[in-house]
This record gives sequence, structure tokens and C-alpha cells, in this order.
Amino acid sequence: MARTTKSLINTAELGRAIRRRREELELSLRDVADETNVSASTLSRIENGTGKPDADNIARLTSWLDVPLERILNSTREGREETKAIIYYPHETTPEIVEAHLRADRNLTAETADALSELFRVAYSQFSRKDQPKSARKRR
Amino acid sequence: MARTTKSLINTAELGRAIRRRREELELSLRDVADETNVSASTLSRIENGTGKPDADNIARLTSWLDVPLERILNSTREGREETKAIIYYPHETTPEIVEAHLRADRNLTAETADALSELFRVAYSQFSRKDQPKSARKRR
DNA sequence: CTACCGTGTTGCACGCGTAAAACGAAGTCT
DNA sequence: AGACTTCGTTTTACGCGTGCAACACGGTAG
Repeated sequence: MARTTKSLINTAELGRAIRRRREELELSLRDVADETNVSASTLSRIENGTGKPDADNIARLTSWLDVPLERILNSTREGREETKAIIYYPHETTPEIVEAHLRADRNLTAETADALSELFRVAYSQFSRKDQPKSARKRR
Repeated sequence: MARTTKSLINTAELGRAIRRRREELELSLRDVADETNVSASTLSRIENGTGKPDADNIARLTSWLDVPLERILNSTREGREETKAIIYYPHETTPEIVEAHLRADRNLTAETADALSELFRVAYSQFSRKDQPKSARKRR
């Protein structure tokens, strides 16, 4: 079972988040490095998902992101139940999120990511148009 | 600047909490070790405040304690309650991420979310199959 | 007393994350 | 043309956290 020693830290997503945010703010690695006291080299590796950052660096970066640390854990709580993956996002800008994910997916080429993004965007807009006849109804 | 280099991790506090809890439950180090997948030796060192545990072990133990990770950190930023957007997921299973996103999207009906999920999944599998040849981390 | 547990601790080799520095690519300037 | 920056990445050397296994202590039998 859990003997697999699977990591509870979601380094991949943390890295993506950092990069996304950093590029959003148009900062260089060294800029962020200065702000966070995380070296640029380490930052680079984290953004690229290489290796696992240590606790201090994770803390510094989540702090910089203004993100609760819990969010980067696959908090299994009582172990058992497979990490039921929780998603946290500000708004529900789904197509954009999907696109960001695709772009960050290292298993895909840039072309594929773009193609999928476009495909999804079109499909989404069509569907959601049908779903939203009127006011934004609270679905739940 | 690296003026402080102070650790954000309050290891002492974590260690005390673990020990207190463990003794409360009258468990041995090895018991907890089995439950948390943290070796007994490391556990001992953590409880005694020797060294700084790595991120995974901190995560495992705070999870076991059912204690918010923030407690363990000397969070630099004052409590910004609101969360900035980030997505965290166990693995990089993109189609699953998309699906989770869709399900969480309050602008979509359940049917739509499912339909989009399926659509995306199919498209993704086809594309990624073609991409698979070799890891191409060329993104720019 | 000796043998056997179970406890917490620690010596040790290994692996790995780190920061600084070196690197190569791409501008930008004179 | 070159010299200088700035960028992200990679190399390098080093420190240290880790698990395993052995340890010392304390009980409890046999």
C-alpha cells in the first residue's frame, strides 16, 4: 500500500504555479530569487519540476504566491482514500486553465497543446452557451 | 536579501506536537512510523528537534497530526486569507485535471461537464499518443 | 543470571537538494 | 564587428536529512 512512499508534495504543480505567476508579473528568475531568498538555480529546477524542493523553499514560494501551504500537499488526511485531488483556482476561467495546463504538460509538444487548447475552447464556448441561458445560476 | 536566511520551519514546535500527541495515544515511535511512513529514526530526531525534516516528512506528520501546516511555519506574509489561484494535483494527469476543473465549474451543468470531459479525454489521448515518441521538453 | 522483547537513540553510507558559479543563447549598445 | 547585459539552465562542490541497522536501556519472563 502506501509503502510506495509516494510524495505528498505536489512539486509539479507548484512549479507550474510559480512560473505562471512569475511570467504574469514579467519577472526574471533572479528577480523572484531576490524576493524570496530562493536561489535562481533552485527556482529554475522547481519551475521545471526537477527534484523536490525542501520545506523552507516551499514555504518561501507559497508565501510569495500568497497560497496556503496546504494547497501544495496531497493531504490525504487519514491516509486511506486516494488523494482525491482538490483543485483550487480563483475564478472559474476554465478554458484558460485548461490551456495553462496543456502548455505546462511536458508530455505534449507546443503544437499539440495549442491544438487541444483551441479544440477545448471552442467546445467549451458552445456548451456553456447552452448552459447559460440566463443569469449565472448557481450550480452545485 | 539573504540577510536572514532564517528558516521558515518551526521544527521545535512540530517535534513537540508530535511527541505530545504520540504519548497521548500511547504509541511507540515505530507505530507512528508505520502509520506515517516516516522512519522511526527520523521521527526520533524530529521529536527531539534535531535537524530539519524535509518537506515530505513534514507533510506526512502534519497530516497525521491533523494540524494546519501553517502552524508549523513562521509565515512571513501576514494572513492573507483569500487564496490566490493555484491548482495542485497529485500527478500530471492532464485529462483528469481538466475533468476536475469542469466538475468544479459552476457555470456548467453536470451533463456539460461530463460531455466536455469525455471529449477532451478522447482528444487528449489521440494527440498525446502521437506526441509520445520521445520527451520533448521544448517549450518556449 | 540469561534470554527475549520493546523502547528510543545514534553511527553510518547514500542520495539529493542547495547556492554559487560557469555556461550558452539572445538582445542591445557603441 | 565586438563588448556588455540579461536571461534560463546546468555544472560543481558541499552540506545534511534519510533509512537501515546496530545500539543501550528497561522490563519480564523462564
